[in-house]
Amino acid sequence: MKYWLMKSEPSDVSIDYLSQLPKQTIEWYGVRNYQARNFMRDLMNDGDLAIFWHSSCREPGVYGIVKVEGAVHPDSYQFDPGSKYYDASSTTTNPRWWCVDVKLVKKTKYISITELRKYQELSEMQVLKKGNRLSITPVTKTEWEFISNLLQN
DNA sequence: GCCAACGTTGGC
DNA sequence: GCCAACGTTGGC
Repeated sequence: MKYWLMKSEPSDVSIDYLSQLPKQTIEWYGVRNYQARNFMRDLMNDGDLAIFWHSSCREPGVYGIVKVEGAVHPDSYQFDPGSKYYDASSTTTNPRWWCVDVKLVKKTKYISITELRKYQELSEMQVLKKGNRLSITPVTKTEWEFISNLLQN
């Protein structure tokens, strides 16, 4: 099993929105970056765990834990001409954008990006690095366990 | 709202 | 295949 961090803009999909969905499960639509797509398409597996992160907001940071549910599939929004994620050059026979579904495992206490930056143990964490823009990044087992401990305190 | 960082586009 | 221009991301 692998560990990930997945960013979401709370004005789009927030942790509270996710927790109010009937199955607390959502398609991780809208990723239009090849590296992030490849993580989902090629490396994610059913049962992988991810940190749910709010970005582009007043209080960026950790808000919960989610789990990958089922298999990777084409992002449905790429075929919807009314969506801002529509991609006219993608076809159903050869889709360009892929994604997974994630299910909420639990809402956690909030840990701010400012706090996370204080820990030497997390100094190599992708999301904390200068210039980081990737919306999906791998998290090491060590980082995962360190953050799990923070969440228990 | 600023702006550094970085990905993508497209002319050559 | 280089690289300048452009667009987007996202913390602050």
